[in-house]
Amino acid sequence: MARTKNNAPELMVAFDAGEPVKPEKDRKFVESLSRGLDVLRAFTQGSVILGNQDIARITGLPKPTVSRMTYTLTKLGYLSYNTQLEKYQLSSGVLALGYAYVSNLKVRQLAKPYMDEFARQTNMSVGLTCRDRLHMIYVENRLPPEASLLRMEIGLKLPLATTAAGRAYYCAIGDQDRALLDDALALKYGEDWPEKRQGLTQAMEDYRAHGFCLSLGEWDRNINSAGVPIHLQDGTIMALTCSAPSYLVPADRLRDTIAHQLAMLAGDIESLGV
Amino acid sequence: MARTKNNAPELMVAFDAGEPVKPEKDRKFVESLSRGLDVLRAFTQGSVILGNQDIARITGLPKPTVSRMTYTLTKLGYLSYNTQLEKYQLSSGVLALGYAYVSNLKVRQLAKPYMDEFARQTNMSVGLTCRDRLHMIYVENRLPPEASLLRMEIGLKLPLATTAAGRAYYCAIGDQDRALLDDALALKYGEDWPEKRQGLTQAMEDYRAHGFCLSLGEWDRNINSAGVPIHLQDGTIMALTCSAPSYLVPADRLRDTIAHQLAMLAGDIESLGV
DNA sequence: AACTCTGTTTCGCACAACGAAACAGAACCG
DNA sequence: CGGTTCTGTTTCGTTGTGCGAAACAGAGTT
Repeated sequence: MARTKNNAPELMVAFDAGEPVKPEKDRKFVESLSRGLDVLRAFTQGSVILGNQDIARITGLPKPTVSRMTYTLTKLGYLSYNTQLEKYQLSSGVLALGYAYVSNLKVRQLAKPYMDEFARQTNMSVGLTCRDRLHMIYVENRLPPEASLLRMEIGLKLPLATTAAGRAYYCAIGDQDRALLDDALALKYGEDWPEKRQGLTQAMEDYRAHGFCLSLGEWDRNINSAGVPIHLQDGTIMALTCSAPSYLVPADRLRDTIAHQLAMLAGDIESLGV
Repeated sequence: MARTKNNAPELMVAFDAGEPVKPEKDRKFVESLSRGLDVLRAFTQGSVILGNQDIARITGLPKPTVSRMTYTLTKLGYLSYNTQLEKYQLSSGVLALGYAYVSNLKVRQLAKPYMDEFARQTNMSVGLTCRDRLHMIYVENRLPPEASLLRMEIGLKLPLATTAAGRAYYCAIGDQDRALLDDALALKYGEDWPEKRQGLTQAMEDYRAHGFCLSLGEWDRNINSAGVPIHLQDGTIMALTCSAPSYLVPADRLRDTIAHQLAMLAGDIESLGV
């Protein structure tokens, strides 16, 4: 086995701050692949059905390029064409890929029973999330027996700055990565950044002092949640969270007892060796 | 709005019979995008973690090309690099795409309560599937109250020829599409094709006579299931199925009463206007 | 009939992607 | 230790693919 200068890109810097990334001069980077995937990702930014024009506007790609990409993606089964509306939408090809990812996450399988037990004991829903660019994505979510209103499905995206999941992740990454993340978030939030940063700074303090982060009504006014990072053996950092409506789990109870239990749980899961 | 000769590829002919598709000469087809996606799909064929060499072998692409593709995909967050094993695996980027697809399927949302009710009444698990190349993929699955052993997750792939889902789909498509599908299946199964075709022929007869298809222990020895197609308004064809261990739901009860109810359910769902 | 909105197609060029071959390390091995 | 065999990376000259401005083509709209 060899690795002279390590082909794998040193750090994942592809934060999407709205506009697509423009790597300037990299012989190894395959531009048209990147563009094609940008076309697919255009469908995750809200709209479910897009014409070539829409895609061109969202991605910033020229029209003929979009035309070729949608043609190719349709032929491969990643997009489908709606002849009535004359627009495209995602097709089943992307689902196969997404499933291949989650179904092979060992941590997900192993953590599931622990998460169930925790959900049962605390009556909160327990989620496991990973980062994708500037979001946290659920890879698992277990509900308490009396199924709460919170039905977070696998794949759902949460913002990074205002949720317990995002904050736990933010606290756990290296200083260098965090600086990059700060830049990307600042770009995304513009003049709202100072406010968001305040929440993240608070999270860092919480995390250093107690080992967990909180989001008390800061993402959804009625939801309190706590989050802790989980370090996988391959270096991946995920976040374990528990959430409930604030009238069921008030802030002080979350802070004083439950969040600490969550941190213990994270430790247990890590020590399973995933 | 314009469509002179219809840019959208006439028919989705991208059946993967093992080896990647080789379109010969199509100015609109972006080869490198197709190749990059082939690299991603390599991870859905069993292995969860692959080196460049493995990918080259699976996809048939030359080594330097694979190197560039993995480099690009890693940089974009669709693959992650495991430094210990010096191999790649899928990353969270693909999950965001897959979720965008399922979460926007109206039929899924609308059918869910009906499927729950059917599961409760019949004590079978009820699935909604769509086709991806030579497989059917779950886009929704609802279990009966006393959660059976069958836990089919969204995204899971079923073979097309031996399952009730696949057969229902097979019966519902046009003759021309079916002929193409036959060719692809023949290529996939080789000398086993006559046997598989027998099952599909039987399904066609069942479907014409009764409006449903069956798979009685033909996919999993211990599982009986029935399937019916669902036609969406945009022309998409999906399949609705119900399944249970054969000792709980014997073949005759499935054939004589439940399958017919399933066909009725499919009609109800179609008439919701999805 | 002129205008606008779509999306497709053309076509010549540039340069991005290609891939054979060379290189580079690691592990193993007698 | 030199040789062998894995791995994956890099080089580099060539080619042909992907590019995109501009032209074209329909369908509504006024």
